[in-house]
Amino acid sequence: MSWTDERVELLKKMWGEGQSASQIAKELGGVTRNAVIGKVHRLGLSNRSTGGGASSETAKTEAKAKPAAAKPKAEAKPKAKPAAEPAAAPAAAARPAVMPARKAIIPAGQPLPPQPSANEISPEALAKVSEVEKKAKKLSLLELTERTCKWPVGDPATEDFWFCGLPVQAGKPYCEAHVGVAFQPMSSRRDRRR
DNA sequence: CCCTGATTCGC
DNA sequence: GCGAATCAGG
Repeated sequence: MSWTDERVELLKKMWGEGQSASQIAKELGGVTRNAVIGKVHRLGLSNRSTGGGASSETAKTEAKAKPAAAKPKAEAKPKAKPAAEPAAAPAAAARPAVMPARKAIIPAGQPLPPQPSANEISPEALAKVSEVEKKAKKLSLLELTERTCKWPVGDPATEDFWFCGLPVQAGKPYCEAHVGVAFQPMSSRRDRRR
Protein backbone atom coordinates (compact mmCIF):
# COMPACT_ATOMS: atom_id res chain seq x y z
CA MET A 1 0.00 0.00 0.00
CA SER A 2 1.24 3.43 -0.79
CA TRP A 3 0.19 6.85 0.31
CA THR A 4 -2.05 7.94 -2.47
CA ASP A 5 -3.68 11.32 -2.41
CA GLU A 6 -6.91 9.83 -1.27
CA ARG A 7 -5.34 7.93 1.53
CA VAL A 8 -3.39 10.92 2.69
CA GLU A 9 -6.51 12.97 2.55
CA LEU A 10 -8.39 10.53 4.68
CA LEU A 11 -5.49 10.42 7.05
CA LYS A 12 -5.50 14.17 7.41
CA LYS A 13 -9.21 14.27 7.87
CA MET A 14 -9.33 11.61 10.52
CA TRP A 15 -6.30 12.92 12.33
CA GLY A 16 -7.88 16.31 12.32
CA GLU A 17 -10.95 14.84 13.86
CA GLY A 18 -8.86 13.49 16.63
CA GLN A 19 -9.05 9.90 15.61
CA SER A 20 -6.34 7.74 16.99
CA ALA A 21 -3.60 6.45 14.78
CA SER A 22 -4.75 2.91 15.19
CA GLN A 23 -8.25 3.81 14.19
CA ILE A 24 -6.98 5.56 11.15
CA ALA A 25 -4.79 2.65 10.26
CA LYS A 26 -7.69 0.30 10.63
CA GLU A 27 -9.82 2.47 8.43
CA LEU A 28 -7.21 2.79 5.75
CA GLY A 29 -6.29 -0.82 5.84
CA GLY A 30 -3.00 -2.22 4.79
CA VAL A 31 -1.09 -0.07 7.17
CA THR A 32 -0.20 -0.21 10.79
CA ARG A 33 -0.67 2.57 13.25
CA ASN A 34 3.06 3.06 13.14
CA ALA A 35 2.85 3.80 9.48
CA VAL A 36 0.11 6.28 10.16
CA ILE A 37 2.03 8.00 12.89
CA GLY A 38 5.13 8.06 10.78
CA LYS A 39 3.22 9.64 7.95
CA VAL A 40 1.60 12.12 10.25
CA HIS A 41 4.98 13.25 11.40
CA ARG A 42 6.37 13.42 7.94
CA LEU A 43 3.46 15.55 6.95
CA GLY A 44 4.30 17.84 9.77
CA LEU A 45 0.91 17.66 11.41
CA SER A 46 1.89 15.76 14.45
CA ASN A 47 0.49 18.27 16.82
CA ARG A 48 -2.62 20.13 16.04
CA SER A 49 -1.74 23.49 17.47
CA THR A 50 -0.14 25.31 14.64
CA GLY A 51 -1.86 28.48 15.56
CA GLY A 52 1.29 30.44 15.65
CA GLY A 53 1.81 30.03 19.29
CA ALA A 54 5.24 28.73 19.87
CA SER A 55 4.23 26.38 22.54
CA SER A 56 6.77 23.69 22.55
CA GLU A 57 6.86 22.26 25.97
CA THR A 58 10.11 20.49 25.95
CA ALA A 59 11.77 22.32 28.71
CA LYS A 60 11.00 20.49 31.81
CA THR A 61 13.43 18.98 34.12
CA GLU A 62 16.09 19.15 31.56
CA ALA A 63 19.36 19.86 33.21
CA LYS A 64 21.48 19.53 30.19
CA ALA A 65 21.54 16.81 27.58
CA LYS A 66 20.40 18.39 24.42
CA PRO A 67 19.86 16.03 21.52
CA ALA A 68 20.35 18.83 19.09
CA ALA A 69 18.51 16.91 16.46
CA ALA A 70 17.61 18.65 13.29
CA LYS A 71 14.00 19.61 13.67
CA PRO A 72 12.63 21.01 10.46
CA LYS A 73 9.60 23.09 11.25
CA ALA A 74 7.90 22.15 8.08
CA GLU A 75 5.06 24.51 7.56
CA ALA A 76 4.00 25.99 4.27
CA LYS A 77 0.71 24.50 3.40
CA PRO A 78 -0.04 24.11 -0.26
CA LYS A 79 -3.15 25.90 -1.26
CA ALA A 80 -4.68 23.13 -3.20
CA LYS A 81 -8.04 22.31 -1.78
CA PRO A 82 -9.05 19.13 -3.50
CA ALA A 83 -12.74 19.43 -3.29
CA ALA A 84 -15.71 20.34 -1.25
CA GLU A 85 -15.67 24.06 -1.48
CA PRO A 86 -19.25 25.15 -1.58
CA ALA A 87 -18.46 28.64 -2.69
CA ALA A 88 -22.15 29.16 -2.76
CA ALA A 89 -23.86 32.50 -2.56
CA PRO A 90 -21.22 34.58 -4.19
CA ALA A 91 -23.71 37.27 -4.93
CA ALA A 92 -24.48 37.83 -1.34
CA ALA A 93 -23.46 40.86 0.59
CA ALA A 94 -20.05 42.17 -0.07
CA ARG A 95 -17.38 40.73 2.06
CA PRO A 96 -16.18 43.26 4.56
CA ALA A 97 -12.76 41.96 3.82
CA VAL A 98 -12.03 42.33 7.44
CA MET A 99 -12.13 38.74 8.29
CA PRO A 100 -10.69 38.08 11.71
CA ALA A 101 -8.90 35.09 10.40
CA ARG A 102 -9.42 32.16 8.21
CA LYS A 103 -12.43 30.59 9.71
CA ALA A 104 -12.60 27.20 8.16
CA ILE A 105 -15.61 26.84 6.03
CA ILE A 106 -17.43 23.76 7.01
CA PRO A 107 -17.83 21.60 3.94
CA ALA A 108 -21.27 20.75 5.12
CA GLY A 109 -20.41 17.14 5.29
CA GLN A 110 -22.66 14.84 7.16
CA PRO A 111 -20.84 13.88 10.25
CA LEU A 112 -18.94 16.85 11.38
CA PRO A 113 -20.10 18.86 14.31
CA PRO A 114 -16.76 19.23 16.00
CA GLN A 115 -17.37 22.81 16.79
CA PRO A 116 -14.73 24.08 19.10
CA SER A 117 -16.83 23.74 22.14
CA ALA A 118 -15.20 24.86 25.30
CA ASN A 119 -16.65 22.64 27.92
CA GLU A 120 -19.94 21.07 27.25
CA ILE A 121 -20.93 17.52 27.48
CA SER A 122 -22.51 16.31 24.34
CA PRO A 123 -26.04 15.05 24.74
CA GLU A 124 -24.95 11.93 23.01
CA ALA A 125 -22.34 11.28 25.61
CA LEU A 126 -24.88 11.75 28.35
CA ALA A 127 -27.31 9.50 26.62
CA LYS A 128 -24.65 6.92 26.27
CA VAL A 129 -23.94 7.13 29.95
CA SER A 130 -27.48 6.50 31.01
CA GLU A 131 -27.65 3.72 28.54
CA VAL A 132 -24.51 2.22 29.85
CA GLU A 133 -25.63 2.46 33.43
CA LYS A 134 -28.42 0.11 32.65
CA LYS A 135 -26.03 -2.64 31.88
CA ALA A 136 -23.49 -1.64 34.44
CA LYS A 137 -22.18 -4.42 36.53
CA LYS A 138 -22.97 -2.52 39.67
CA LEU A 139 -19.85 -3.38 41.49
CA SER A 140 -19.14 -2.56 45.06
CA LEU A 141 -16.08 -0.65 46.01
CA LEU A 142 -14.24 -3.80 46.91
CA GLU A 143 -15.03 -5.39 43.63
CA LEU A 144 -13.33 -2.74 41.60
CA THR A 145 -10.17 -3.69 39.84
CA GLU A 146 -7.69 -1.99 37.60
CA ARG A 147 -9.85 -2.76 34.65
CA THR A 148 -13.27 -1.85 35.91
CA CYS A 149 -14.95 1.46 35.41
CA LYS A 150 -14.90 3.35 38.65
CA TRP A 151 -17.70 5.67 37.82
CA PRO A 152 -19.93 6.02 40.85
CA VAL A 153 -23.66 5.84 40.49
CA GLY A 154 -26.16 6.77 43.08
CA ASP A 155 -25.77 8.21 46.51
CA PRO A 156 -22.94 6.83 48.58
CA ALA A 157 -24.98 7.55 51.66
CA THR A 158 -27.56 5.02 50.65
CA GLU A 159 -27.44 1.42 49.63
CA ASP A 160 -28.42 2.38 46.19
CA PHE A 161 -24.86 3.02 45.28
CA TRP A 162 -22.57 1.16 43.01
CA PHE A 163 -19.82 1.53 40.52
CA CYS A 164 -20.23 1.10 36.83
CA GLY A 165 -17.76 -1.75 36.68
CA LEU A 166 -17.69 -2.03 32.93
CA PRO A 167 -14.34 -2.68 31.32
CA VAL A 168 -12.20 0.37 31.05
CA GLN A 169 -10.65 1.37 27.82
CA ALA A 170 -6.97 2.09 28.25
CA GLY A 171 -5.31 3.43 31.31
CA LYS A 172 -8.36 5.42 32.12
CA PRO A 173 -10.33 4.90 35.27
CA TYR A 174 -13.64 4.76 33.45
CA CYS A 175 -15.27 2.91 30.66
CA GLU A 176 -15.54 4.57 27.31
CA ALA A 177 -18.90 6.12 27.97
CA HIS A 178 -17.89 7.60 31.28
CA VAL A 179 -14.61 8.78 29.96
CA GLY A 180 -16.71 10.73 27.51
CA VAL A 181 -18.35 12.74 30.24
CA ALA A 182 -15.36 12.83 32.47
CA PHE A 183 -13.24 14.65 30.01
CA GLN A 184 -14.03 16.05 26.64
CA PRO A 185 -10.81 17.10 25.11
CA MET A 186 -8.56 15.27 22.86
CA SER A 187 -6.07 12.75 23.80
CA SER A 188 -3.81 14.55 26.13
CA ARG A 189 -0.52 12.90 26.26
CA ARG A 190 2.36 15.13 26.19
CA ASP A 191 5.85 15.11 27.30
CA ARG A 192 8.46 13.42 25.41
CA ARG A 193 12.02 13.29 26.21
CA ARG A 194 14.87 11.04 25.64
C1' DC B 1 -2.27 -6.02 29.49
C1' DC B 2 -4.69 -2.73 27.06
C1' DC B 3 -3.93 1.48 24.73
C1' DT B 4 -1.83 6.23 23.12
C1' DG B 5 1.60 9.05 20.25
C1' DA B 6 6.96 9.92 19.45
C1' DT B 7 11.28 8.79 17.77
C1' DT B 8 14.84 6.24 15.62
C1' DC B 9 16.94 4.16 11.91
C1' DG B 10 17.59 0.62 8.27
C1' DC B 11 15.65 0.15 4.10
C1' DG C 1 9.72 8.51 1.96
C1' DC C 2 8.48 4.59 4.44
C1' DG C 3 7.34 1.97 8.62
C1' DA C 4 8.87 -1.70 12.16
C1' DA C 5 10.98 -1.51 16.32
C1' DT C 6 11.36 0.79 20.11
C1' DC C 7 10.39 4.07 23.56
C1' DA C 8 7.62 6.52 27.01
C1' DG C 9 3.56 7.01 29.17
C1' DG C 10 -1.74 6.70 30.58
